[in-house]
Amino acid sequence: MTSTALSIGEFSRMTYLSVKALRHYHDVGLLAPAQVDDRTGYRSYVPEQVATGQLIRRLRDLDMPIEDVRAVIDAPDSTTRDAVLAEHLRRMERRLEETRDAVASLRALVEGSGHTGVVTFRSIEPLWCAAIEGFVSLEDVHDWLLAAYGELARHLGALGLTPSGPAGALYAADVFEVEAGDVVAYLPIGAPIPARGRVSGRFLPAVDVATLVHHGAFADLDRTYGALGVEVAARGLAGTGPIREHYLVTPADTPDESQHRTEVCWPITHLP
Amino acid sequence: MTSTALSIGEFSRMTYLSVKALRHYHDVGLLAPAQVDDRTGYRSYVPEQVATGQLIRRLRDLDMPIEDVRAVIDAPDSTTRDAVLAEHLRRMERRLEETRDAVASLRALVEGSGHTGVVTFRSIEPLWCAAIEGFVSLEDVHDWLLAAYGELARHLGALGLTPSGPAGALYAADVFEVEAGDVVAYLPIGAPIPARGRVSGRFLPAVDVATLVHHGAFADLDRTYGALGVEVAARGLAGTGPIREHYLVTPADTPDESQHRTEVCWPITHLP
DNA sequence: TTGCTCCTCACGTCACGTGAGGTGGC
DNA sequence: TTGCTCCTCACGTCACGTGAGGTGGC
Repeated sequence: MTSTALSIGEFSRMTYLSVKALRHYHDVGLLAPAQVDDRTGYRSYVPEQVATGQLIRRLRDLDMPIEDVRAVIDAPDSTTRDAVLAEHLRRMERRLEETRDAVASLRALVEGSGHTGVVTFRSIEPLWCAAIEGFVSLEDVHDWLLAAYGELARHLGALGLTPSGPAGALYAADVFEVEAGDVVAYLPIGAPIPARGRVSGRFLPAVDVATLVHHGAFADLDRTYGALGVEVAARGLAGTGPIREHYLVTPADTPDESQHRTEVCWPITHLP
Repeated sequence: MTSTALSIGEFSRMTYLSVKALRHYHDVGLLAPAQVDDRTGYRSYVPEQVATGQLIRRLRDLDMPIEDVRAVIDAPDSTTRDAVLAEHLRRMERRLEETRDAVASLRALVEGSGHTGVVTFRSIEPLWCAAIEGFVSLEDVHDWLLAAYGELARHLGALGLTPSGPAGALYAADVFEVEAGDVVAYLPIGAPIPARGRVSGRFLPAVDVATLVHHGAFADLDRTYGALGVEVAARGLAGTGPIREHYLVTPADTPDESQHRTEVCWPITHLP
């Protein structure tokens, strides 16, 4: 006994997938009709495919990329499938949180709230540190730093060392200009240390910088960058090299974002 | 005194907008540099543009379309601007809710929960109704129906009439196949009524249908469509004409989705 | 001089949608 | 025969990203 043939139109109504979408899914091999007429090219589907179509619609409604949908559909067992689904749901939760942050950041901007401190010009002393370097996208940089500082702290712990100052990071201009670039996460220490894994000892030479302390969430850091950059440009001091950040008060210290402090250091050619 | 000129790279770092994005915003006239060098083509921005750039970034982070961003930027006063912003935030809230529904619907599908009733074949008696017809996208159909039933109820109220049965709607196949098409929302009444505004009296002729009552949220209606359509196709009864829904228990009756009941009526050529 | 920043095209991406122009079966 | 369903291209959409190939100023 063969299954009932369903035309593309019928199948569309049963799955709420548009006919255009169904043809596209056929093209990319996500959901091929059970049969295609040699002569007319008419597609036909079978009832067993309806549930798959309904699953695809739900996943696409949640903006899951087609390749990920394919992974769910082709999962060899329900454990694998559920893992892929759970991973996507986690990503959605994360994006939800980011959206909430973005709304808060927007509100703060249009309300004109936010702290504007005073720009200071100073030399940063040379220092030895334990560092991890990587090519990171602006989008991922927060997670990347969290992982990096964890690794650095464990490494120093194993060596019986304690950081001699706040955590810092260097950002190549490309991190902002093309939204991906070299980032160095570091914890300052007094002297060279042996490399291990991603962690290496690193010497940061002295630099002259303009600095401004950012008060509040990381999502609003651009405002401090703006104020600082404008001041530096207005004085004709714009230097080259990475931007440095010092993490003075972080989410690890307090969940109250208004208390967070990040010192932004913008390279300058010389002290004014 | 003229403002400090900022290179595209500097401006990028101060706004967290990529250089490519800034060139794109110039192309589409969303954020033109204060000056462009005739000879070299170099763009230069001024400090006064930094806050605008930061606003644009926040709005784009929230997936606001560029045309809407333009409306915010070009708003003549803060009241207008805040209205556009508030409207976008409302849309975001709605999408959040939809996402939650989609997740629930996905969970229900993979867990295989859901009610499967028994398909019934019957004739729907001809009836007179008060109706509103429109060309509606699948995405908007829920809101459209809510507004339509409100209008219909007010109209009947003004005439001193009471519906003689549950609310219903007709859906052209295109609503599913191209995600937009003719929809008719109606409230049955005993006799013709005069038209007024969008509301008109309408006669629905008798039709033979296969019906299945959907239990639960509208987001899961496709599952009932699937079960019903398969049954109809398997019996070779597929007819033409719009699909009809009868809203037996709705969110207006109870917030408990599991109690909602929607009768789906699939047109057939004849009773089996 | 080298390296750095900036420039303009042309084309790619993603997941379809839009339309033109045409066929097959009742 | 008409209308309906279905078909295949080719191109468009949206907001940029990806290169290629090249210029200008220190």
